[in-house]
Amino acid sequence: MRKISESTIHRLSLYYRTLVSLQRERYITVSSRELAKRDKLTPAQVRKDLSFFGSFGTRGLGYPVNELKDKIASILGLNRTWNVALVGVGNVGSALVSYKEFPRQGFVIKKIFDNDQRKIGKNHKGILVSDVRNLAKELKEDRIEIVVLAVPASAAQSVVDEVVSAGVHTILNFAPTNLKVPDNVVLRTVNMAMELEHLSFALSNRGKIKEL
Amino acid sequence: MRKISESTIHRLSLYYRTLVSLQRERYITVSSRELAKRDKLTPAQVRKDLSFFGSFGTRGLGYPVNELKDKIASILGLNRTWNVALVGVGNVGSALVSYKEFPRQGFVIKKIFDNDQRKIGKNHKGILVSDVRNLAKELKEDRIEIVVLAVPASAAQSVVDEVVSAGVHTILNFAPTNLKVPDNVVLRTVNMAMELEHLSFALSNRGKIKEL
DNA sequence: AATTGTGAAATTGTTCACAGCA
DNA sequence: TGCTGTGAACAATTTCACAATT
Repeated sequence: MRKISESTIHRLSLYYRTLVSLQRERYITVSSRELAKRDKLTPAQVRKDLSFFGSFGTRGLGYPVNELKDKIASILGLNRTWNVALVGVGNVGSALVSYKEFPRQGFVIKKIFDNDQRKIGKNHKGILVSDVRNLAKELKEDRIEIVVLAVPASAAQSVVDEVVSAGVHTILNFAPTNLKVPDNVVLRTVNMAMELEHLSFALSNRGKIKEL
Repeated sequence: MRKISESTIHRLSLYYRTLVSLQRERYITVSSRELAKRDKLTPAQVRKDLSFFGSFGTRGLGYPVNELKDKIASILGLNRTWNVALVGVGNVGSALVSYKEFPRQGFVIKKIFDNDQRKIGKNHKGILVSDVRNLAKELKEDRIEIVVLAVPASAAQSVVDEVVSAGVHTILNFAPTNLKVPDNVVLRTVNMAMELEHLSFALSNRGKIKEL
C-alpha cells in the first residue's frame, strides 16, 4: 500500500466531519462534487484520496454516506477508544478536560497529572489529579496510549522524556517549545502563537500568500 | 516576488522560534545546517526558504542570528502589535486570555466578548467582558484586526458573519465546525480533535504514515 | 575550509480527461 | 446520463550538487 501523506490524513479528518454532518442531514449517498464543495477541495482530489482505500463509490451514484464514514473512522482509528492521559492542568489543560469532542471521538482521558500540591487529589470532571512524580508508573498501570502535554515550556522536555521512557510513543504537545524525541515517537505540537502568526503574515502580506 | 506557500510560512515560524532560542544562547551566527537540525529539516530547505527574501547569509560563515530573526519577524508581521478580540470566554477562551505567548509576540487582546450575563462586566486579566450584542460596534471602535473565536460550534457561524460584516477579515477559529466566509477573509481553524486524529491514525497504521 | 545561493533534477502532490460502470 | 476510478499530464515542492564567496 502506498504511504499516506500528512495532508491526506488531514483531508480524511475533514471528510469524516463532513460525513457526520451529511448523516445528520439524512443523506444516503454523496458525490465527490458535494464532498469537495463542503470541504473546499476539488472532486478529483476527493476521488483520489478515497480510491486509496478501495472502491467505495458507485459509478453514477456517488458514495454511501454511512459506509464511507465508518470506513474513514476505521482508517483514522476512530472505531475504538484510546486511553489518554493529560499532564498539566493549568489553563490549557483545564480547557482540554472539558473539551467534548474528545470523548465523542473515542479519546478518553483516564488520568490527569500535575506537580502542584494544591491541585493533586482534586477532582476534574470526575478524574482525580495524580502527582506527576508517579507519572511513569501510572501511565503503565492504566495502559495509556496517548499523552496530551499541557505543561509550561520549561517543564515540557523532562516530562516528554519520562513519558517516552514509560513506553508511551504518541504525544500531543501544547507547550510552545521544540521537543526532542526518538524517531519512533509520534509527536505533534499545537502552538497557538504560530497559528496567529499565519494571520499576521497574511495581514502583512496581502496578496503574497499562495493559499489559505 | 514569488508567492509563499503555507508550509513555507509554517517553517518561517519555526525558524523564528529557533532564532529566539539561539539569541538566548548567545549565538552570533548560525549555519543552515544548525537551523535545519533544530527544526528537523534539511539544510537545503532552510537555504531555499531564506533565499526568498534576499541574501542574508555570509558564505563560509552562516546567517547573523539577530538580523535574521528581525527579518523573519518583519516578514511574519511580528515587528508591531496587533489588536485582537476574543469572542467567547469559556474553557478555551479563558486559556487563551492567559496565554503568555500572545502578548510576547505582539498579539494584544483588547476586547473580550461573551453572551453570558454572568460573565459580562467581569474582569479577565484586566479586560472587562463586553456583551456580544455590541460586537460589531466595539470591533470598529477599537480597530480590532484579528478576532479569535472560542464559542460553541452552534454559535460560531453567526458570530463569524457579524465579525466579517464589521470589517474584520482575519479570524482564528477554535470552534470545531466548518465555517463559511467570503473569499477575502482569512480564516484558520484549530481543531484539537483533528490533531488527536493524526495520532490515532499513526497508532492504527504504524508504518503506513509517510512523514510525521 | 566552510558555507551560502541557486539552477537543475528528483520527487511528491494535484488536476485532467476519459474509459467503464450503474 | 451521472459519477467513479485512474493513468497520464501537470504543478509544486524538495533535494542535489556545485560555483561563488568569505
